[in-house]
Amino acid sequence: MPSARDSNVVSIAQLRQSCRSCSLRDLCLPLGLGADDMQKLESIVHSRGPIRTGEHLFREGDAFHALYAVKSGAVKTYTIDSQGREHVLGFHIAGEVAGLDGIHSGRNRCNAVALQTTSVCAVPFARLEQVIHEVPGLQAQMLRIMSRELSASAQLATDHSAEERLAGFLLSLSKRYARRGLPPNLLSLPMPRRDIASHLRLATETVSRLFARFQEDGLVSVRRREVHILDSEALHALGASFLPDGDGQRRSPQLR
Amino acid sequence: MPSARDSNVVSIAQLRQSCRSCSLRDLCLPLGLGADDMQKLESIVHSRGPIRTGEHLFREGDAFHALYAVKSGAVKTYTIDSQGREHVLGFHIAGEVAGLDGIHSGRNRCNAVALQTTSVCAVPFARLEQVIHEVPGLQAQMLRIMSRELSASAQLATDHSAEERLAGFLLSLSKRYARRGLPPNLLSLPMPRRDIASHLRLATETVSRLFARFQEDGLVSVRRREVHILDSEALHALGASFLPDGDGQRRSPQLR
DNA sequence: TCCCGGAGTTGATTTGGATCAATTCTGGAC
DNA sequence: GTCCAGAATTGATCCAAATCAACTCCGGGA
Repeated sequence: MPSARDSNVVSIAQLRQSCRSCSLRDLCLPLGLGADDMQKLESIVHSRGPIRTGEHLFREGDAFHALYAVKSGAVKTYTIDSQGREHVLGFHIAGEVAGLDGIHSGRNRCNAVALQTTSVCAVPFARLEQVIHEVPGLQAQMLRIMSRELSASAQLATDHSAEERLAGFLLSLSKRYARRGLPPNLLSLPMPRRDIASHLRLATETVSRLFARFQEDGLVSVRRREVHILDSEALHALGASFLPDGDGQRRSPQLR
Repeated sequence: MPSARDSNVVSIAQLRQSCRSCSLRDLCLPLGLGADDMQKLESIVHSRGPIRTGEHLFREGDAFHALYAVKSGAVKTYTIDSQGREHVLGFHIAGEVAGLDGIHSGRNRCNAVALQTTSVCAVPFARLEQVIHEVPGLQAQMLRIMSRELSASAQLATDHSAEERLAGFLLSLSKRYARRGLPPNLLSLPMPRRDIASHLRLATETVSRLFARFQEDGLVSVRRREVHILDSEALHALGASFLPDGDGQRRSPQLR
């Protein structure tokens, strides 16, 4: 049976583009690598795009063979449970890597679909493992990336109110936008309400109502998928308990 | 201020025990290593125990410097949020590794405390990184372990009913007990109800009521922290949607 | 231009699980 | 053994968020 995976396999490697010239090199796998190490990495990476809205990068249960670094656009990962319900696991924007959870079982543990026109770097894992072995900086970066994902995911698994979750979500997105040089107060959400809701374990209506309330309270101004953060201070007050403490720096150098 | 960490630093390396003779070598970091590679690993690992109930392995915000592989006993990891509420992130039994989420920030992202008398292997991370570089099998195993944690954590972050969550939790524990050779139908829970509840984002009372209901329905027999699984089939029917599909094998080889 | 269908909002109602409130166990400490 | 404090259970009540139900708002296609 020709699975959805074919489109991946075939169109990979159409335009090979250098990691060196990639605007994301400071966010992505090559972070901190020297020129020669970077060359080893880029020799295995396949640039792939554009992927249109709704197209899948991979599907749950597929044999795992590559990681995907998002270069532009946005990707959503999700699972379908035994009752047929969709659960959104996360969103990946430029500079972020999807597919890490497939490593241990050799099969993808979730589906990944483009939320908008997207381009990615496909990194064949078997070859990545070889290169990692030759490039200690890359090994460290892989562990860091996985550890960061782990922190984020653990945080998401905690128990918080709807309000805390949405506030935290907006702040987390804001920070990630800022990391790649976008204005942190002007979020252009790539996903519909339904996906935000599923990700935060809320109903679509609840998300909608919270946006309305945040707007009333002057925290944000929302028009469709354009969100202006007006009072990030106040948003922090709501979302702080849900937001992991970004880079491990304490905000106030806590005594005792 | 003499931090709680001192006890770690001082008492590490009191009895150095070989990975080779460790009954957990097939579950733990050395999985699949040859004798010489294993020797490199065991040269950096420090056995440490016994750690008494309530003693901490590490604390949130501490400088991250080691991973901890549990040899016996059980460990709980948790965070305290800005409102002072505790959130249980997970439980680690023999053969499982705690502390992975501290890698990326260089600080521990959670607290780890012994739920019963426990012994662990402390693995200094800086040295582990060197050894990983020399031992490709260890590199692969590290990535697998982190990927597995990631899957588990993502699963936990999904939206399911209280019933599904508790059923899934029991089955997951059962499977982990089985992995280390314990009878999968006779669970001796190392943690109080309160911790199960926090981990599953439920109230203690809800967990208690669910145990009562599962018992009424003949799924389990519960006495305090002893849980007999009587009908794992039925438990699966409840918890399947919450339970990640263990090793990536599909139960029924799904057509199309 | 006018549909049309999905996305989003808003209101009414319901409910799963939390919270509040007593008890009842039970494993140590003495 | 007796006591006691924490753990667990059980019952009554409450509430945050889900669900149900219209309705509005677009954006894109003919």
